[in-house]
This record gives sequence, C-alpha cells and structure tokens, in this order.
Amino acid sequence: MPELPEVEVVRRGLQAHVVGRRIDSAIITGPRAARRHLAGAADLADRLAGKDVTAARRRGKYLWLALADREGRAQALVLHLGMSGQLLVSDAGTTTPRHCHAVLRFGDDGPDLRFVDPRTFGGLALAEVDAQGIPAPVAQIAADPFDPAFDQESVVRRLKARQTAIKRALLDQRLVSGIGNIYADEALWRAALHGERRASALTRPVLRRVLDHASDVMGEALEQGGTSFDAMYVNVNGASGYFDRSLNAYGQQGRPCARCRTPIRREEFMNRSSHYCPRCQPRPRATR
DNA sequence: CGTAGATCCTGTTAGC
DNA sequence: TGCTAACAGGATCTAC
Repeated sequence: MPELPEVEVVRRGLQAHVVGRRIDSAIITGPRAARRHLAGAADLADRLAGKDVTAARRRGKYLWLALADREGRAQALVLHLGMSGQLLVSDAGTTTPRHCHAVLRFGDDGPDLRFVDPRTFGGLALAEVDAQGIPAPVAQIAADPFDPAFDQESVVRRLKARQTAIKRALLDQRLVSGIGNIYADEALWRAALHGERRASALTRPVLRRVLDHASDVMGEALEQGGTSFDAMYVNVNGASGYFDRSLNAYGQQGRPCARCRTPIRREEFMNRSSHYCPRCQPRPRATR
C-alpha cells in the first residue's frame, strides 16, 4: 500500500518524466477519481489543458504537480494514490490498462501520464495554492518526518495531549504525515510499544523514539524502493522488495519475533490489522 | 473539539 | 475444480 516511501518513489518518477512538459489535453473517465474536484471531471479536464508542469511535490502521502498557466499563475493538480493508485508513464499507442481513470497528454511527442486505480480510493483535483505553493487540500496535512519543516518536539507535545491510542495518533495525518498501517506497525515493533498504549501516557523520550523509528523505517524502505524503480514505469509497487525482506511485524503473524522468537500476533484494531510481538510489545493494562 | 467507528471499493487469496 | 467469504486499508463522514 502506498505510504510515504512508495509515494516518494512515484514523485521522483513524475519529476523525471513529467516536470517541464506542457499538458495538451486531459481525459477524465472515472467519476470517482475526480470526486474531490467539486466542479466535476469535465471541468477538471478543461482546466488542465494548456498548463505547464513546473514541479512534482509531496507532503506525506499527498502528491501534487505544480502548474503554471500562460500568465504564470500557479495552481496544483493534487494526486492521491489511495490504496491501489498507480501513475504510469506510457506511450500513447499502448493498450489502456483496466481501471485507468485519467490520462494526461502532453504537447510534445513524449508519453502520456495515466492514473490507474482499481479500488478507487485515490483521485485527482485541481487546487489553489498558498504563498508557499501548498495546495489548499494539503494545507491541513502535517509535515512528514522528511520535511525540513518537520518539528519533532512539536509533534511530541501534541502526542502528549492525545488521549487516544499511540497507533491511532501515528496514523493521524494532521499530526504527522506519511505513516500508514505498515510503517506504524513496524515503528511500534522497533520501539517495543503496543499500539493501544495511550499516547499521552508515554514519556517524551519514548515518543521521540517511536517517531525516530517511524522515520528510520520509512527511510530504509525508500532506499530499497528507490533502487528498483523502473525508468518508464512509475509504479507504487516500486518498494515491494522491502515488504519481502525487511518487515518485522506487518504480515508476520505466526512467524517468530526477530528479537525474542515469540510468535507475532495479528489483531483487528481500527478496522484494520495490527501486528505485534506479545512479549516485546505487551498490551497495556485495561486502563483504556 | 476530541474521539471512535463505519464506510467507500475490487482484486487476490484462503478455505470448503 | 469452482465457488464463496475474508481480506487489504487511506481518508472522510457521522455520531457522541
């Protein structure tokens, strides 16, 4: 599932293959893909035509293409991959894949950009940007750990005020962005913390540690994902090698914990799976 | 406002 | 072999 490292791999692909080109036309076929663009799919396609792509940026799991019109006015095409979104750079003649909901065509002879998303949790929207170039829908998203503006002490302060489970807080994109279920479980395993521990009850050093682990695990995934990135195929699965080799908790139920050999457990939490070592990460007492 | 749970969706896989 | 049910989870909406 695309979390920060996978989305960053896609951003780099957009940087390499889309930035500096002028959009000639757009075709938006999936109504759900444009649901965040309130004026509708046809309006979105109209407004994209003729725009220059000036940058490919990211905050957490949100991607956007910075756009400039003929007068140089800035806007942004915000892209979210959801659960299953992919951005493919492919020649216009090639077969359109199943679940392709949007195509950008460019004024040059280069390849198209296609948005493919079977589960349709992702989407595109045109947005206004602020003075820093941040699109309106991204404004309430917190900095991710790789953002120069990331302020760990501020996140720790806010975590100390949260009465909710630490895992839920880590997944709240308004607190710290980029972390999804996989990396939350991995960070909690590394920090030897059960995800249902109350955030406010953890000490500041422990909170710093879990944030550091989240940053580390995503950085390591990015290193591996970045190397297997195919030049012409911008694929959210670029980091899949990481999933095969380096996970200690996520999807490891029944396998021995790498620290203590106790079998990893899987439980339902927040309508999704949580994976943890029952010995290294003991469940909190029934205080919550 | 903070918190918690339900919901959207379809390809893949496990199990009978 | 073929079918069904469970499973995957990011973001948003609603209710309390």
